[in-house]
Amino acid sequence: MKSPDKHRKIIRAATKVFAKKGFFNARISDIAKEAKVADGTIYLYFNNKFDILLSVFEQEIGKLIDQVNLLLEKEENPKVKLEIFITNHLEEMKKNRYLAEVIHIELRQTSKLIREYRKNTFNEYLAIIAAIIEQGQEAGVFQKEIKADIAKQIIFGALDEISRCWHIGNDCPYTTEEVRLQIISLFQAGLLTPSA
Amino acid sequence: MKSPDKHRKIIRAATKVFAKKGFFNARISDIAKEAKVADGTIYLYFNNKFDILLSVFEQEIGKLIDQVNLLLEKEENPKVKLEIFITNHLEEMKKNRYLAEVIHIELRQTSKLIREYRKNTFNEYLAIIAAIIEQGQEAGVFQKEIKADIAKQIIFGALDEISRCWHIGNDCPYTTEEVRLQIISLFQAGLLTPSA
Amino acid sequence: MKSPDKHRKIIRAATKVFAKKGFFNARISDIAKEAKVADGTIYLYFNNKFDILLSVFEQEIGKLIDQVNLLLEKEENPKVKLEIFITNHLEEMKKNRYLAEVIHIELRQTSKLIREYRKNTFNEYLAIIAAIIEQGQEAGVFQKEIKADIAKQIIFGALDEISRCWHIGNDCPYTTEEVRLQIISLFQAGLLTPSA
Amino acid sequence: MKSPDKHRKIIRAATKVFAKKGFFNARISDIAKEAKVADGTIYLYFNNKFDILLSVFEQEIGKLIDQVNLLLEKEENPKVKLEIFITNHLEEMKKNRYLAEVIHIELRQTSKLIREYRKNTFNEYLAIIAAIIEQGQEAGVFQKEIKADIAKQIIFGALDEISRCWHIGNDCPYTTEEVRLQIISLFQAGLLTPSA
DNA sequence: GATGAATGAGCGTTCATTCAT
DNA sequence: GATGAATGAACGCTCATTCAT
Repeated sequence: MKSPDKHRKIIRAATKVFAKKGFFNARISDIAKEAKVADGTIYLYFNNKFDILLSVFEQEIGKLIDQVNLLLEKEENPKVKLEIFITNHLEEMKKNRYLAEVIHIELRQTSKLIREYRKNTFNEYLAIIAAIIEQGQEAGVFQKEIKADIAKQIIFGALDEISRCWHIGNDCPYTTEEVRLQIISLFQAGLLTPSA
Repeated sequence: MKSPDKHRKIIRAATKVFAKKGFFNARISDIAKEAKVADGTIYLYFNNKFDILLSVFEQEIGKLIDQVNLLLEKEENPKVKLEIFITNHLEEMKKNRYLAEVIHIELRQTSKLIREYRKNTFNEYLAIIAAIIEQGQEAGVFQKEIKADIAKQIIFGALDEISRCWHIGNDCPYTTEEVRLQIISLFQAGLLTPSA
Repeated sequence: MKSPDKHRKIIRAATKVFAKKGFFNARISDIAKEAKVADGTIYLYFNNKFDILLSVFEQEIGKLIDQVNLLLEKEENPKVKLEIFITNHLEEMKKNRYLAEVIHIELRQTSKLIREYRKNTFNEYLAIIAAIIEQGQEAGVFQKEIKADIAKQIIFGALDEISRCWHIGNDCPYTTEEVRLQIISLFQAGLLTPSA
Repeated sequence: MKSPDKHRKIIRAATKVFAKKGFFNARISDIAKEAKVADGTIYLYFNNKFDILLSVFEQEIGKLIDQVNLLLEKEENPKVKLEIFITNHLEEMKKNRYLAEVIHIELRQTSKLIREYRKNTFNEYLAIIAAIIEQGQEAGVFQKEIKADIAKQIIFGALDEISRCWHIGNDCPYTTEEVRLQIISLFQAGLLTPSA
């Protein structure tokens, strides 16, 4: 039977290679070499190159979901929960350069397949934000006019742009902490001064 | 003399083809056919495929910059200016599907060249947001703690995620107006209820 | 493991195709078809088209060197040795039409790469002539005023022009034997009549 | 009417470009630029790229023929005439690098057209050598056993190899004078010592 | 006659995928 | 199951040649 170990090895290798070169510039043989298997072996575990990309997402974003859910389940306060989500996402992106790049680059490769895929695992991740917001609205701490489904996109977009900026080069010399405070400040208190 | 008209025709064709297929899946001959010129003609106007991509950006984002600057120059109030920027960006993205997709997809093709390029015209566009925020801070309407350079990324990321969502499919059934209000509300007033 | 057999098949096919069409007019797919392999297979064995040309030389001229050395080692008399070299070269060129054409045509494709290459295997072949001459000079049978390094070029040039003439068409209706005698006569006894 | 001046300018430019890059690597636009005419203009004077090559030969070798005939007509002694031919060829090749390279490289581009062409002007040049030898045989200074048609090839081949060697690089540090003496010595007196 | 922009056929090379071992 | 040599379709780009001006 196909070894789950080898499956994992290939996923890990692919994550690294896709992050380094982007999906289109990555070669199956790059992944095979990184995973220390033969090119042909990859096709015992995946249908095609694109299928590897999907699996990388499934795997990596699944891990993100589990991780943040674990952190959130101990907390009740929606305001704090949102902070936890934001902080965790930023920290993970800062730490896991590969995942970050895969999200930035590959999430945008317009493709029917990706589009359909996004309705699955990735949207589950975004749904966490929406759930927090809805809970906050029910608790009366978040404004009721905010639509959770729009807000989740806005917040994810903001977080994602920051993490891309980090991985591009020298224009974003801000620390996680600094950015975290700015984002939380912007989204929770807004731009306007209290008197305005 | 090489006709500027043909240059424009190719740019327009490329914008369309890149938007439809993505940079890597777009074929030079697709662009040539769309522009109704011979394949070789494209190389009279551009050095290579990537150069076309850069030119599409330069051209299209340049237009965006000019347009929004025109709208902004009549206005003094920073709060309104930010609304204008946000509204204009959303409207343009909703209207100009090709530009939107090119930004979503191609801006993320990890590539030294794009990265370098982004420091030019594209960053000029983002700098408009930063300038508005700084002006607002000087005028005392925006919180002084906000760092304009971080905020510009956050705001752009939010806007861009929304426009991507629009072009992906059926998950984002919100109108421009609705989204505009949500974004302005989130960024200006924040999530928290006044009493919180 | 890449089969040495296939390597040889491609070399042989390339020799034939280069001879027939010349390097620049030869198509990779011509070689592939002649070798009965796929186009891509060629690139498992060679880096690029030019590399094939170099390998054809290395291979074919290496064989020439081995062959003539084998013939020469049984002989001591420098005068006879020179005759052996000349005779062997002429016979090989007459017999191996492909090698002859490859030498004629491709050796002259002005190119840095070929030029550098010629300092290796090909010059080894020419060095055999020089060695014979030097040995003859030491033995007192060849004139001491002759510079072996110049003479080797002169002799090779003469032989090569003859073999080219053979392969061009109908202007050179001479037999190997006839030409052999003329060349040996010219180089050994000279043009002048004894009384002159 | 087509200007003969422009025709000459293009020939001269082509000689230079072919010599520098070789026929196949030379671009029509290189020649056009060198000749300071438009690409299309070349096609008013020549049928195609290959036709330019033929014309370069016709022109350049024609000049060689005229020049050497001029030198020869003042001389009667066949031995001296052969020396004059050899010396003139070597000097011209040393001086006119472009012509030399065109002969080396382009004369060998196997091609029906070139082959046919060689029966014309180029063979006229070689025929001069044959004529000298025949005249020498009649005068009793050259050996009667030598076949002039073979000898002309041998002598040209030797001269041509020397000139190629000069233009290749650093392996041929011999002066025209040195080489001239060696060639004349080899062809006139032979290799063998008088006692041998 | 002169121009040079336009053409488009053509080729070297790549690489996802297959399959014999 | 694992391998990696073999495949061949596909594409970016070049450049000799044409032709409208």
